[in-house]
Amino acid sequence: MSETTPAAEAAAPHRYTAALAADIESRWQDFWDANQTFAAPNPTGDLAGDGELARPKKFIMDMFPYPSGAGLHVGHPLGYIATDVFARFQRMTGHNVLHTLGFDAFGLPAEQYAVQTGTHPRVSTEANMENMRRQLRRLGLGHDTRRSFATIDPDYYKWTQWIFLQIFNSWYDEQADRARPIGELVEQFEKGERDTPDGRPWAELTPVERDAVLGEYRLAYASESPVNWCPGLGTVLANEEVTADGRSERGNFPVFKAKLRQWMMRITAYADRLLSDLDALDWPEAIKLQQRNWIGRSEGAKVGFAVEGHPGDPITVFTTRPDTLFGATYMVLAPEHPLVDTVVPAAWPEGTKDAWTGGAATPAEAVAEYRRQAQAKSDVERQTEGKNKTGVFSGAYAVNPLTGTRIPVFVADYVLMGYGTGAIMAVPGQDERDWEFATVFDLPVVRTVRPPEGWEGEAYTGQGPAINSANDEIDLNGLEVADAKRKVIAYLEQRGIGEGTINYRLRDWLFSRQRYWGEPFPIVYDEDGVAHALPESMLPLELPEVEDYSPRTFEPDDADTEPETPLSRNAEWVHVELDLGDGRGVRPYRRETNTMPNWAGSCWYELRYLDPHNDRKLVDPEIERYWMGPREGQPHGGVDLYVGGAEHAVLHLLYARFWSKVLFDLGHVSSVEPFHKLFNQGMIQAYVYRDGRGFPVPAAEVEERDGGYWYGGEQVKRELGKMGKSLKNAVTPDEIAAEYGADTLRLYEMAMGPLDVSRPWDTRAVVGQYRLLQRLWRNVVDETTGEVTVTGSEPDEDTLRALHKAIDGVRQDLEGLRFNTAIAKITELNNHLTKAGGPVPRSVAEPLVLLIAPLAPHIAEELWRRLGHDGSLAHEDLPVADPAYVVDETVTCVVQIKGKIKARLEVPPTISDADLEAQALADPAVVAALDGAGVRKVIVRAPKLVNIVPA
RNA sequence: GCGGCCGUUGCUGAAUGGUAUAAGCGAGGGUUUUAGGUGCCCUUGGGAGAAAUCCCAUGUGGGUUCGAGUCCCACCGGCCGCACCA
Repeated sequence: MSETTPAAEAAAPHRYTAALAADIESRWQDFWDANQTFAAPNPTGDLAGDGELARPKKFIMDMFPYPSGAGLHVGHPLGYIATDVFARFQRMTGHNVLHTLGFDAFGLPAEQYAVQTGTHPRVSTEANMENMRRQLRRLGLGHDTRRSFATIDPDYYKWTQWIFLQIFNSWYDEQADRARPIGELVEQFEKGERDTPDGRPWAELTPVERDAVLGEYRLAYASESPVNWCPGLGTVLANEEVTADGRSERGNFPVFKAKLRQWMMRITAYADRLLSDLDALDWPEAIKLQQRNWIGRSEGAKVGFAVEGHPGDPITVFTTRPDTLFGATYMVLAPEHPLVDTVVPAAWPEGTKDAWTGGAATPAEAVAEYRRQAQAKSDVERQTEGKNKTGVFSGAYAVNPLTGTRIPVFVADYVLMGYGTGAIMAVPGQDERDWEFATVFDLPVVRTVRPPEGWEGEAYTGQGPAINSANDEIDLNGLEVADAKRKVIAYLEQRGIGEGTINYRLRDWLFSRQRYWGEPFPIVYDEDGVAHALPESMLPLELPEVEDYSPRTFEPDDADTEPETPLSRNAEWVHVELDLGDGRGVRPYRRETNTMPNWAGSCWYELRYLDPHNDRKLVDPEIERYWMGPREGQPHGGVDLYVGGAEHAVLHLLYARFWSKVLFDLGHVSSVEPFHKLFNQGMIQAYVYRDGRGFPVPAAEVEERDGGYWYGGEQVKRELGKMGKSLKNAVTPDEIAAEYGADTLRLYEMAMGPLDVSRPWDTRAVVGQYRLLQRLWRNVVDETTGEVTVTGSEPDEDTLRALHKAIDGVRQDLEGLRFNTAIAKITELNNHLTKAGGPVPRSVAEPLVLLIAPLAPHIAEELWRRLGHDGSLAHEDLPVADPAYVVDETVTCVVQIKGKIKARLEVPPTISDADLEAQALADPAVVAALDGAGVRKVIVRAPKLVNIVPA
């Protein structure tokens, strides 16, 4: 497209062409490298600068990329270009800017590739990183390369393991509302300040017993609990990695509930702080909302229901509607609830309905059969069977504590063991699910909230006065829901039946995976099976070389299987003799063979950017305070700008926040939150063209004509989708850079629209930004001679105003990440200069070059150099607008009558309201339009608008 | 089902409650060129008119306001998140 023929070259040998752009770009990229232009000095340590750090800091980050083997398409660098533009802008407005990029390099794809090809994951991963570095370098990103690293570097994962041990060796002190070292808890047990579970003195507990007690407190703990087991992947998954329809997010395999011993992180201890600290963060509301929903705080009450014949074993339920307690007509236990075994009687009680028994001879058989069915169902099946309520009567009766009524206890899988207490009181009158269940099993309904007049629905979940809610001691009737809740909770607490409480949807984070390509746990087990932390001196614990990288996988549908880790097959590595330095001497140990999940490495990488070579400390406290510490407007501290996709709304962002808080509690960092300002960039979409069979055809070869799209003589259908190789519509940054240069690509991506909105890629439109750069070039350099054409003359008034308006607008737009409108304003200024013709005054050309520098840095550097400056403009000051020229000499004032424009006046911008009103009323067009009607009111917004309201 | 976001031109998109449609693409015309392409210049929401100018238009229908693309309500369409969470 942009190829120049010999003739054109002869006519304009110094035109800005793709070839010239390529030359300029590679020269400046080399210059920046050689001069370490983007090295950001630290206050101390090996990256400290020469002098004091006088400039304010900006820490700008992109979300950690995974080095994919497929290479980048033009959608990938969108965020990297945006942060680079912003970082360059900040650098030119007096900031010490830290911006770099590392790699989140552990992960499933490299491992799967290794399984297929036998290539070590490190080899393929490093090759991929090399390729990605090359692609990104071509874009001219101004990164501090000294600070780059990958999570697979042992130097890095040493500290990932170290943080794990910090978490393992701490507990959450509810009183102090913070994490504390586990040693302080042991001390409390030793001194008798805290009772052991069975009341025996600490000294009398065996090591195994002590380990079990501490396991209940540790923030990282191994537990035998229901987890998401995915046989198809051969690994267990975190709740966040399982989709709503019960399949693995990666690979889309069925996921089953299985009880397995796994490492967990007690993130639930931080639920409240993760929720409340969101308020002071500068994040998109949508993301805050997603986190709030995921944490799922709900206020309610715990209420104990006595079970007939089992005075010592009340069923405790959690309810958000304690006001409806009078309407609880039955109860439900989750199939996994431990009390199910306890309460089931030997025989069906008198009067048991046939429908309740599931056709079994005894309650025990009925419950066993129901549990078997529930367990064999994958979550998919539970979902697809939808809202059809199933369940079985347990044979037991409980007593409603307010009405004294006997109510049957059911077992049903619509109650989940993982939420609340795993047991509910069922109030069909006020809960749709309970209503459905009550209908299926023919259970009574008592309404305790009066539905509105004419209510024809079933369960009524809205507001209204309480009814049917009184006994000898308490009367809720007539109270609105909130008042009734308060009153009943007070009563329950006073009677010792229940208490007000807060519940969270958030569960503890499943932290182990049965994979090879991840961080090994720095944990060994002794002969009693007690877990011990490796001492810091033994870190990093490096991944051993293995023959076989894959975990054992199974038939995806075979729930009755158990994980087998790749590391467990490596006996020499697993079984070791070590002196842990705990005074017990050299002993045999067995290593933990799980590895950490992919999220571990990205939970703290922002800290490593600060002090990337530190091998003595996680991060130097002075350096951490300088870049991350709390300050005016950022009460929790954190990164100044964090840009990435919205898909990490809960997973990565929640985990990273959690680790930050633990590290803060333990005194390792001064920031409570990792990311102060979060910005989600939109996706670059692309058209997908499909033939008659629905298969994608190469998008680049589709022709548009007669209002349709054609590929090889066949009409094809167009739809908007993702960009990717499989859809045959990928466009790479390499090909666009080759065609037009990297500066054009950068400008185009930034000009396409607002950064946070998704929009389709249109290769045809790229040329618009190329033309902008060509005109810019031509405004400074003569295309024929290559001479710089700027003059020393003074610009005219119009040009000065155009310049200063552009400066003013561009500064504001860049500050607000509105790159598209910043480019539009630069384009307007440049078009103004082009249209004016003739040589451009130096006093206009130089600020223009500086203005575009953050967006198109290579051409700006080159023009700056040709304009006679030494070195790079990366640290020059961005021009500041002169307010005198930001306003026009005269402005057009519109005169409206009832909001309709009737006249326009040219007035000075400083005109007073009174003068403007007088002029407007005197205008002939206005007089004519008023046609003698009186004036009721005049609204004057000098100098732009007058609105007259006739009588 | 619940919650959130968004509907402006042929397309991507501008517009602190105050002149709707900036900038780019595409399209049409002109110019340079032997020619194509590139570059440069002009036009480009709809309707009426010779023109000045006027009328209509921001998914649909209401409302608030001197004035609404912008705020409120309902509906239609699209995107995203959650989903038996007691």
